[in-house]
Amino acid sequence: MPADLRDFIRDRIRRDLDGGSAGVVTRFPPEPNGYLHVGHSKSICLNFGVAQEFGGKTYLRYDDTNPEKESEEFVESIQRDVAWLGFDWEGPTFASDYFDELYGFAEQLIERGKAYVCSLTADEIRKTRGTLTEPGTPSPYRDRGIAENLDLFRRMRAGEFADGEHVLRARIDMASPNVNMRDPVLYRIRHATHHRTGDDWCIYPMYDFTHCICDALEGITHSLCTLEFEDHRPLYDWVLDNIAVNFHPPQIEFSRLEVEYVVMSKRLFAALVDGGHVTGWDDPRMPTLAGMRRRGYTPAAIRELCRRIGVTKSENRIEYELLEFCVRRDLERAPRGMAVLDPLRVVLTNFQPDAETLTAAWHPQHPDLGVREMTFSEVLYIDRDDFMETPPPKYRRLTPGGMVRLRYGYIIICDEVVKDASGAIVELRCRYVPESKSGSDTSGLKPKGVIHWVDAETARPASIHLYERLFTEANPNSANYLDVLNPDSLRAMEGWVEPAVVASDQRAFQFERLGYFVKDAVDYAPARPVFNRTVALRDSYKPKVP
RNA sequence: UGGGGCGUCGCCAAGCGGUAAGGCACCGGGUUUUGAUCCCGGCAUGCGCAGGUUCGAAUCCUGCCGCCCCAGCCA
Repeated sequence: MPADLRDFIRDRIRRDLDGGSAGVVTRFPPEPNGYLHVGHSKSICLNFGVAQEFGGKTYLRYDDTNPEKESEEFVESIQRDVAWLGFDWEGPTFASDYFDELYGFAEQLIERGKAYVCSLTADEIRKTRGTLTEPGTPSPYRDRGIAENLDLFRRMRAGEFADGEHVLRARIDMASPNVNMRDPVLYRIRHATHHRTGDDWCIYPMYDFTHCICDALEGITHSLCTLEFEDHRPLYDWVLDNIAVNFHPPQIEFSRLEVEYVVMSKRLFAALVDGGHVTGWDDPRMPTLAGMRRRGYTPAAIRELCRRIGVTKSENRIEYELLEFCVRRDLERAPRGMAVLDPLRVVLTNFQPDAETLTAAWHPQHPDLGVREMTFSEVLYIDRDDFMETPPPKYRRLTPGGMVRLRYGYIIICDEVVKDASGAIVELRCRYVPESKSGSDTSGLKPKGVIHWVDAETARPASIHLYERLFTEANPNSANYLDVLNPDSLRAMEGWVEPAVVASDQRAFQFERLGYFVKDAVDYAPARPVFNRTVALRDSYKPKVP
């Protein structure tokens, strides 16, 4: 029972319930015109969250009133993503399910003298709307008779007119200081095929007319939306006040979730994909839920993020570190494994002929996860940056003549550095201490460092993708995004992974000292392992830069 | 400069007239065969600014200042 959440919306709902309201019904209303992104998760967690907490229900409702931008592909991806986040919905329903009712209410508005068919062009409507400081001027069609309006509107529906010839407008106030109230368009003609209703309609209702009515029809008790719709609330209320509907939900606005180094615009997503800067909507660098899923971010981590950021009306931009904290926190319980990204050969000069099998727990704090076995033999790989010929102070890894523990294995001492003609290090010749075996160490040696390794004999080659933020700027936008693209957002390594990880049916692992990794959902195959680094480990090692 | 919102620690965010919660980040320290996890401790005489009311103000009043949103036949 996560009844510990408190914010102005939950407070309001609590008050409504105490005041005798029957229950809680919310809705998550995406337009199926793109993939869901982290920003949406705030709305999802809020809408589904409050319903769960107060014993209500939440509709997944598609706001599909603009056929030219919408498609079945997106309705499917949205359901996949909401389900992945861990929520069950009522429905799904579609605004297009209500096209008949919507049309009826539109005629009702006409009959009541509250709406009229306007035959101005889009351009003329714009020009007569006035400006932010000057009132608009009434359309010459504003006072058309009811019968004529009804006739025209029916003929609009019947397909007698071309796109743009007429629109249905609300008759409110051309001098309103709120430009949204200056006779907003309610219906426009669009001879387009709708992904669900096909060619049944050639007129489509606008958001402002549709949303409030769908909310009312579905009995939404709290219509939660983002801040930019605050100015639309008077129109939301006007529509419901002027039609014969007996339910009037309150619209309550909260601020969007923004994240540093992340763009949330579908337009920009498309530009990134089309420009070849990422591989697709589900590229692990994308802030889409599909991308984050492939990256290895977990639903619990995203829910945790939404819980921690709260719900207010202040605009905010969360630091990426908070998201990463949530991801690490959830992944901490992942089984451990070892992988080497950039191999450096280590030859054990005193190794006995037969390989030895070592046993290691899958998790140091969770013995219930069991153990796995790994071989230890004459030739090993360690990561290149775990060896330095001239180490900085406080370096706790391998150095010439130095000693280090191989995690779960033995202590080794580096006797010789082998270089090629160009002076590059190609191999380390080391000696291991037979009595230093992990768990039964009688050597008395106390090496300062512990490093990871794999057995060259049995390790599996693997592609390992390391990711960094897509942008080098905390606030990328449509104007500068190309200039601030991070050229190193993806580093593809050809490394080695211990075989038990590949054999395991688990997908997410912590490769010790490197971070959390996940088997790529698309490209991974046991014969050709591909891992994505979800997030690196927290690292408090700060070498003094020379 | 019309209308609608928002301003509490680097980033979020409690607080609703009684003398600044918490989280992330950061900085110290402890445990540790992951420089991880975990554990301890530190981190706003100050709440956009200026006045005022009050015994007492982040909370009330007045006036400023700053930021965001709105002029789609998009949502």
